[in-house]
Amino acid sequence: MRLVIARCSVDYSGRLDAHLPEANRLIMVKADGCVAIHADGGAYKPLNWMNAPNTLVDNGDHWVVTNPKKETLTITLHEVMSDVEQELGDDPGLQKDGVEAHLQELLAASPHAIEEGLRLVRREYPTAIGPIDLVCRDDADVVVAIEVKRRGEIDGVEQLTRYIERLELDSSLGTIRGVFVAQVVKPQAKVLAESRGFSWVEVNYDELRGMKPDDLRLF
Amino acid sequence: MRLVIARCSVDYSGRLDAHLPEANRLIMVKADGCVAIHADGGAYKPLNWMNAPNTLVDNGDHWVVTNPKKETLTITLHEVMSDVEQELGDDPGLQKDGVEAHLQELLAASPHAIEEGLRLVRREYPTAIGPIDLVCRDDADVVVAIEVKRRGEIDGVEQLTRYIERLELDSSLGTIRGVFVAQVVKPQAKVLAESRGFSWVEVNYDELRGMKPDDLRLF
DNA sequence: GACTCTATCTCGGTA
DNA sequence: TACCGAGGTAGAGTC
Repeated sequence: MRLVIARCSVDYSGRLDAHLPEANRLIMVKADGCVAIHADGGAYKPLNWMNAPNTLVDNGDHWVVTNPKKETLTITLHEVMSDVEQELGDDPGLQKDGVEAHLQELLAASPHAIEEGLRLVRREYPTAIGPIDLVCRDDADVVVAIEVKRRGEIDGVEQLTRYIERLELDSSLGTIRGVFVAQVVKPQAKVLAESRGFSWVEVNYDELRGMKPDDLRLF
Repeated sequence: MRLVIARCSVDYSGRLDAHLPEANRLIMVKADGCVAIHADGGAYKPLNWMNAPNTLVDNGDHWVVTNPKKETLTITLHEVMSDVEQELGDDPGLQKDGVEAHLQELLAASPHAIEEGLRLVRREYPTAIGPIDLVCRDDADVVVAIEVKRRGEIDGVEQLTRYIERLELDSSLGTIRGVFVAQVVKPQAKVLAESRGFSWVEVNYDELRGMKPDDLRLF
């Protein structure tokens, strides 16, 4: 990783055009070639950047970074205050716990946590407008489409609505119920779900994680 | 801005839990207090971060960063290779051209680029659930609600659907047509738009920019 | 403060 | 590769 602190101005031309007037900034060049221009504030997002893969041409007082889509980032260096390079090596990467995928896995293994009597038909059930998180049947054999979210907001209810519209085009499935599942369902999402005729369920991630899968609880 | 290069491990606990095993990384602390942990690759996004406002407690071999929501970022320093501080000062900020707002402006000036015969009624037409990008009338005087996006995806079609539901509550407007406009409309968005009875149009930003406004082309 | 919407979104998965 | 959905989305603007 190369870290240059310099008074510089920057121009980006690509998906849009953007210009940074002259000021003091950090220029970060990573081992994979990606370049980021940071100010001393404004959260973690750089002011300007160019992701790898790209080619950096160093003309001394100005650098030109170009990627395969012909987007360009031009950095004009007016005064370099510092320029250091340090090898960091590979990173083992981030381990995450508690994202939607985990919630979906746990619910697929324990659909009874959503509603007594549910049996899983399929995870990621495919439709023309995207996969449905979970499709189950209840104890009356009615098809139940389930949308899983970490945080239950209005757009999740919209998603469920679209899926059920789609499923209803397939008349062989009969009546279809919709259930909206999240760790927390926001008030607006509850209202919308109910007005669309869906039920909603709040589940606890930590409890789910401690729960035995359904197939171990059948006797 | 403080730049620390160190062998470190990191834990985040908040909206989810995440752990970074021991490795060499850059720790960036900006003047506004935000902290970002960067590996030597992987675009501009840090592996882990904590935005301002927060409090950083430096216990020597480990730092604990806490924000008002009680999320915590714990950085354990195993070996510090470098630790430098540099004042950068305020940044004048980024100037952009070519974002959705510009596309909307151009289309407001040249609605015929969307459809022959369209006349603008209002830009940012207000409704209770947010402003409609463009409201026009066609040559049969039918109201046309238009949602403009740089990239046309499913969310934009949902937005247009909500707006038209709203407009239909106002019976004085008569029938309302919906048009979804973007530089590129994605396949799923086309399917959804059509199934909702909307048309979709792809427009070229550079062509639009070169186009004379409608009021100069009326004769 | 809550809500809405944009983004050079980024990133990962998948066909 | 393109498409699609999740995100600790972040960030800006409005009410």
